[in-house]
Amino acid sequence: PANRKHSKFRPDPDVDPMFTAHNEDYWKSGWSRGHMAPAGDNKFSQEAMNDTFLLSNIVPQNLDNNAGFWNRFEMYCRDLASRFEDVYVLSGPLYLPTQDGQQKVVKYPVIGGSEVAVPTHLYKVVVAERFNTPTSIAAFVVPNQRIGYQNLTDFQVPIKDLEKSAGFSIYPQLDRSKTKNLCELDSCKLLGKNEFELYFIGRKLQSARTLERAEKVWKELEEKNLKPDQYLVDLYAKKKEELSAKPSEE
DNA sequence: CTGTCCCTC
DNA sequence: GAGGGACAG
Repeated sequence: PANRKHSKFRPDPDVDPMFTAHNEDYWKSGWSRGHMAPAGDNKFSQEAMNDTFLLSNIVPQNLDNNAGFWNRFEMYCRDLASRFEDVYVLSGPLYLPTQDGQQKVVKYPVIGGSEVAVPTHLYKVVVAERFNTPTSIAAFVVPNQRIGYQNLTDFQVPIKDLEKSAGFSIYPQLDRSKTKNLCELDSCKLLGKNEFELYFIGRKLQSARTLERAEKVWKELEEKNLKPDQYLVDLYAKKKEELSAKPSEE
């Protein structure tokens, strides 16, 4: 499977140099580089994953949002793909107006020499299809800031509202009168705090190269008062054996 | 999983 | 510069 450690963020060579973003724009900007098409959706091919790191697929995103709520949102979409025949996900940035005295204004920061626009919100439209059931669809608009463990449905909006905000039609060929609300069919429930933290502690354990690192990751459990499941207990035991057997592998 | 930062080559 | 590991949510 593809590994994101082999991918690098880089300007998209197909974008005119006059318009492309650069990595330097993000450095010390206070904003992280957030994928629209997720790297994790492209593990089937290193080349495909590398393409998701092109800066044309990236927007300045709040780091906590990126690693937290948005991350869990993307995990939910991947999980949908295992339970439905076909899943389509459309993601992108929004620059929404805010009230400023008597009038509304659109205001957003720009970062770096390229003046990369920082979106106020991000959207996702999720379409899920399964044989013998109506196509289900839902749209979400999420502020580009730390969200925490709120419900995904808190951010659901009518498709029409999103179309108006975004300025284009979404799946215009789809007869919307024949579709269902995805969140009524499938709950739209994201991973909870415990399951989520256990998940990425598992990922860190797997990537640990030294016994010290593995032990340190394991201590995160106690510090956060998390109870490991059997999978994690077994993984830690296996990792400890593996890493103590050969302390310095060349 | 999502990232940043820093070190070595 | 490129690649890799440590680190954090």
